[in-house]
Amino acid sequence: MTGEQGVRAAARVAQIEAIKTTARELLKEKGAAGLSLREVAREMGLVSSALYRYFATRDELLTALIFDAYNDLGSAVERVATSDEGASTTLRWRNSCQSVRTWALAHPNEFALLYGTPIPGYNAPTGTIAAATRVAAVFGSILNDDRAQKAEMAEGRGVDVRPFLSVPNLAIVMPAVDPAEYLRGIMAWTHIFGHLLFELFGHLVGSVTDPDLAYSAVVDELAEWLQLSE
Amino acid sequence: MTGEQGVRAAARVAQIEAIKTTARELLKEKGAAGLSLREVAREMGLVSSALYRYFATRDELLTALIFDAYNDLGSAVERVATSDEGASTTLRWRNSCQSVRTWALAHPNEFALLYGTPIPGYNAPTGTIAAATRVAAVFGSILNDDRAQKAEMAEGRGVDVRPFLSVPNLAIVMPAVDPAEYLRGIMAWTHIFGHLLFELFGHLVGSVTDPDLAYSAVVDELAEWLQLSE
DNA sequence: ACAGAAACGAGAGCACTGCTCTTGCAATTA
DNA sequence: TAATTGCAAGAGCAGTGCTCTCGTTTCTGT
Repeated sequence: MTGEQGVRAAARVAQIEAIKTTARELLKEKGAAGLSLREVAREMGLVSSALYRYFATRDELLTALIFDAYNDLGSAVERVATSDEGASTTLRWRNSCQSVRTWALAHPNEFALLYGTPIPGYNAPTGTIAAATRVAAVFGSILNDDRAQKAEMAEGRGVDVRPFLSVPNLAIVMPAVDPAEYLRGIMAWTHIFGHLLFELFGHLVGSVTDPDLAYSAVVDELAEWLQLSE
Repeated sequence: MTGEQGVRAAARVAQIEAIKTTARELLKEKGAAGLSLREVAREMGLVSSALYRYFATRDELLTALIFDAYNDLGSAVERVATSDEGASTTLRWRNSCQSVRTWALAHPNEFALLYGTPIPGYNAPTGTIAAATRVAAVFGSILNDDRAQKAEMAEGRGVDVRPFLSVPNLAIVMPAVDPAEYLRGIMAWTHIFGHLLFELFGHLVGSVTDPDLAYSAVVDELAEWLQLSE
């Protein structure tokens, strides 16, 4: 039987990990477009065909990197969001937003891989979808905690979002939030990522002189707009 | 001398236009990553090396497409923004935002080329920068017109943006706007594009059921947030 | 313990890519 | 008319993703 799962099985997962690691290095240097299977193999002292024992195609390797990146970013944000569990929701919002940007600046090519132009003909496998949700869930839970702490529901300005938002899905993450506020929650989320995409892709160059301060100001503005508790 | 600029010169610009046109078709089908010089040549009944008489490199062809796309989008938005010159700023905002989305949905791959992951090692030539500014200028001018119509300046909530925004640049587009409001202007702009990127790249799938209605709701919410005149 | 099966890496090869260089022909210029 | 320039074709180079075959090593069932 397979008590230790065999030498070979262990070597296999190690090899997969090694491939992903060197692929990540190449990705960090040259971006997703410049990532070449042959170069990964060369870097590892292997011949290119050997990699196909572990990843059936280049896209499959990229998918694995996407999956890991989503989880890496997700756990980073979850960590800061839960570390100051007792703090005000404004502070938790600020810290979470900063951690997303910190990660994005530290891994720009991976961030672009996650949120930039999708590779053509790529369909996210279901596992990836779950991983991708983690960050959004953190943002949702912050808003949820804020509203849960408040006696009366903050009455979301009367927008009926049922015609265009997936209320059941959103209710799972934000049960204490008035559905009328779901729109603002989504907007805050898309704003953060849109801003980071614009910053990383160079579209803010002409108008923003200090990206750090600008981002903090944006985050604060959004916190106020969401009426989070100080 | 060159009264008609010669038959050859005319043929040259026609050929350049033909190359860009067939490249745009390929781009529409396969995206920027899948655009191949050889396929463009094949499609035109040419041999690949012939294209290098007109574009020194693949990136140069892509740059030309980027330039044209910026101008195409820019003039589309300018058209609707100036067509209802007398209307309320809220209406002009709505129409302008809708025209951006309409263009993006009609040219998703070109939109991704403009605002998605940049091609690695790509540096926008100065001509492109000017073209890229056109859309942002429209948004700025709407906010500017709104504030210009109002007697008292709307007093931008006291945020000093001078440490992180390029006030001189922004003052050119929005001379009637209190600098303290520049931040909100930029945020509205990044929000629109961030939302469209998320929509096009599939990140809204789980939470948005009707993208058209959702976008309209977002646009309305932003108009209210900007306190545009009805 | 041993035979059969499965996994592995190497190597050759295919079709494709961007790009370069040379060669003959056509259009332009002096 | 003679020389120059612009053009398309073709061959070729280095690189890519991917497939297939072939010995070798490891695992598996009996």
